[in-house]
Amino acid sequence: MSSHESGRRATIADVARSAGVATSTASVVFSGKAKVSAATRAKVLAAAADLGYTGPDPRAASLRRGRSGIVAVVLEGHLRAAFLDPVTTAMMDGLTDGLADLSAGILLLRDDPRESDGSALANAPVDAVVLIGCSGRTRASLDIVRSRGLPVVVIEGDAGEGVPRIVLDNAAAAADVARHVRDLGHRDVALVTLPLDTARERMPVTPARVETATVDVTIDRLEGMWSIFPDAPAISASGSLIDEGQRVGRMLLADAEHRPTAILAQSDLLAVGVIRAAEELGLRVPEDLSVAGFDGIAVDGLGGLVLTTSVQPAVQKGRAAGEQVAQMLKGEPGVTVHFTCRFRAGTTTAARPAQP
Amino acid sequence: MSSHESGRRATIADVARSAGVATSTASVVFSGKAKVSAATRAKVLAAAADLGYTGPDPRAASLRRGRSGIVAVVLEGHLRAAFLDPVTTAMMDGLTDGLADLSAGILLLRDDPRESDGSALANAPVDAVVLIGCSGRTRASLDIVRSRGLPVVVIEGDAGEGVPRIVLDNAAAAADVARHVRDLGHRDVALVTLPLDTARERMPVTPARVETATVDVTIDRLEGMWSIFPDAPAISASGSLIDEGQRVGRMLLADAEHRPTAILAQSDLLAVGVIRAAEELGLRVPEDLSVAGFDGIAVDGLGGLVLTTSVQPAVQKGRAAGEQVAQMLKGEPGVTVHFTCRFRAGTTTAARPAQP
DNA sequence: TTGTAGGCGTTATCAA
DNA sequence: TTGATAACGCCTACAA
Repeated sequence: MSSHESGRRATIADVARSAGVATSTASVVFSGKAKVSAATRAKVLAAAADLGYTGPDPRAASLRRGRSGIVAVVLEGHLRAAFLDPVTTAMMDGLTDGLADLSAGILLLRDDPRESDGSALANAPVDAVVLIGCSGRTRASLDIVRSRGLPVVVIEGDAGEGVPRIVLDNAAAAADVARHVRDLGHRDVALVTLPLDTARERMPVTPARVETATVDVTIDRLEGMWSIFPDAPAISASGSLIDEGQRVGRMLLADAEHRPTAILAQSDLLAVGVIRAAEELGLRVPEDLSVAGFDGIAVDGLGGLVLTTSVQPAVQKGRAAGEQVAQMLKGEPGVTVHFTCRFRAGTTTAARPAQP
Repeated sequence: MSSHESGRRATIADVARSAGVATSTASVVFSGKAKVSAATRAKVLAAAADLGYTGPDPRAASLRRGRSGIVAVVLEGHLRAAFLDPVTTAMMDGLTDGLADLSAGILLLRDDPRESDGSALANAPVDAVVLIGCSGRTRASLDIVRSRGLPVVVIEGDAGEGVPRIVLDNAAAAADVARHVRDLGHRDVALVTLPLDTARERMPVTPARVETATVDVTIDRLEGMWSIFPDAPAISASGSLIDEGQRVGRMLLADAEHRPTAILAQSDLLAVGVIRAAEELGLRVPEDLSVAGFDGIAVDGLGGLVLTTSVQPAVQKGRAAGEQVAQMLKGEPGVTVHFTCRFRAGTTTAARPAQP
C-alpha cells in the first residue's frame, strides 16, 4: 500500500501536507493532546499509512519535550556480574515497577573506570539516573550526573548531601542474625563477608583492613556481626557467588581442630556455598555446623533446607527508587527512604553441638 | 564558580556568546571535529565552566545527528526471569562487547503483551534493536521495529525474511548429546525440555503437543533428542531453573519399577536439578543414573561433578549480534550468523548400569 | 582558524 | 476544532 517511496523517511510535515491539514493538527492526531474531528483524524491516518509514517520520531519529540523517557541505571562492574546477583535483579524488577507510571525505559550503564569523562553517562539522553552500588567509583558517576543537573537516586551507596538515597539497616539486621546464633549457644563463629572494595580480593579481614574498605554494605554488615562476636575471624569473598562461598567455607573449615560451630555469611549465595563446603567435609548442617546468610532471596537449589537469614526488601528498594525518580521528574523533591530487614529463622541453624 | 545562575540551563549558544566566539566554534571545542587554537579553546572552556555548561544536550545532539547511541534489547517476559538465565546474561555480556565500538548504551525492554501498540519499543529513541527469544510475541515486536525502519537482529528466534539472525545448531547438538548417551548403552532414557510456549506449563510432551509449541529452541533440541531416542518420554519444565529440574526429575524418577537409566535435560540448570532429585532418592550420579544438560554454562555449585553437556557459545552469540548491529548502523547489510555447539563429556554420564 | 546560516522533526502556544 | 509560528539545542556545510 505504501506508495510514496522516496529516499527520505516521511515526517509529520509530509503527512500533514498530504492530508491537507496543518502539521500541528497532524501532530495532535498522534499525541492525542487535543480533540480532533473523526474526519480529520481519518484523513491524517490515511495519509500516514500511505506514506509509511509510523509515528513521531522519538529523537525530535524528546528534544521538543525535554524528556527522553529513559532512566539510566548505573551498575558497578561488569553487567554480567551485576545480573548474577539475585538482589540486583530483584531490585531491577522493582525499579521497572516504580517507573511504570512514567513508562520509562531502563538504560543499562556501567561506571567504567577506564573512560573517565567521555563516559556514556555524560552523553546519554536520559531524564534521570539511578546509581546502584557504592564504591568510590560511584562518586565519579554522581559528579557527572549532578553537573548535568539530572535527578538522581542512590541505592545503598555513599551519596553526597542532598541526594535522595534508598538505605537499608544493614548493621542492625546483621546483628540480629548474629544474636540469633549467639542465643543458640555458639561461641566459635566465623564470618564470610562480601568484597571490601573494587579489588574484590579474597582475604582475611582485620579491623585495620576495614578502614580502607569502600563498600558500605560490607562494612555495615560486618559492623553488625562484630558487635555480637567481636573476635570472630572473617574472610572476604571475591563476590557474592555460591562457588566463592564454597571456597571460603573450605578455608574456614579446613582446620578440624579449630573449627567454628557457626558461620555467618553476608549473602545467601555465600551461605549456600558454605553449606556445600560443609557437606563436602561430611559435616551436617545444622547438626555439626550452623550457617546463616543475608538477603532472603529465593535460593535456587538448596534441597530441603531453609536458610536462616535476614530478608531484605530488594524489590521494594528498587520500586522506591523508581518512585523517587518519578517524583523528582514531576518537580517535587526526592527523599531518602529507609528500609528494614526481617529476620527469618530457618533450618540451617541449630543449637551448638555438644563439645567432645 | 558558576556565577550566571539563570533559570534556564545554559546552551552552547550562551557559552559562545559569553566567550565571544561563534556557536560553531564552541561546538567544535566540545566535539573535537576540527582544530581550534589553544587560546580559543581555553576561552570557551572558561565560559562553559562559568555558566555551568557541561556539554551538548544529548537530546538535541541525537536529533541533529540522527543517532541516539542507544540500542534496545527486547527480552521476553519479566526482566527478572530473563536475568535468572545464565545464558541470557552471558549473551548480554557478549552484546556489550560487540557494541563496544559504537559505545552505545543498552536499553532494556520487554515485549509486553499488554501494551500492544503504545509499546515502549514504538517510542524509544533507539538506533537499532536486538530481539532475544523466540515466541509468537516476538513477532509483534519485530513488526513495530521494521515499520520504524530500524536495523534489527534476532537471536535464536523466528524472524521474517531478510532479518539477520543469530542461530545455533540446536537439533544437531542435542543429537550429539543423545548419541553419546546411547553409545554408553542406555536405552531407557527420559527427557526434560524447556518450556514449549509462553504458557510455560509443566507437562508431558507428546509429538502432537509439539505441533502447537512456539519456542524454537525447545522444539529443535527435542527434535535432536528424539532423533536418537524416538520413544523417550519427555516432560516440559516451566522454566530453566534448578528447582524446576528437581521437580521434573522427581516425576521422572518416581516409579522405581520403570526408572530411566539416563535423563537428558535441555539446559544445564535443569540437569543440575535432576541430579539433586536423584541424590534425594539415594541414586548415585553417574553410577545409577546418567544425566546430561545443555548450554555449557559455568554451573555454580555442582560439587565435584562435571556436567556432560553441549557447550553453546553464548557470549559469542551476543557479541555477534552486537557486531551485526554495528555493521548495519554503518550502512552495510547485516547477515545471519550460525554458531555450533561443542559436545563436552563430563562425569555425570557413564555406562548403563547392569540390570538386576 | 573562525563565522554564518539553515535545518534536524516535533510540539506548545496562541490566535482564528 | 484547526492553523500559523516559533522555539527545542545542536551540528555542519560553506564561506570568509
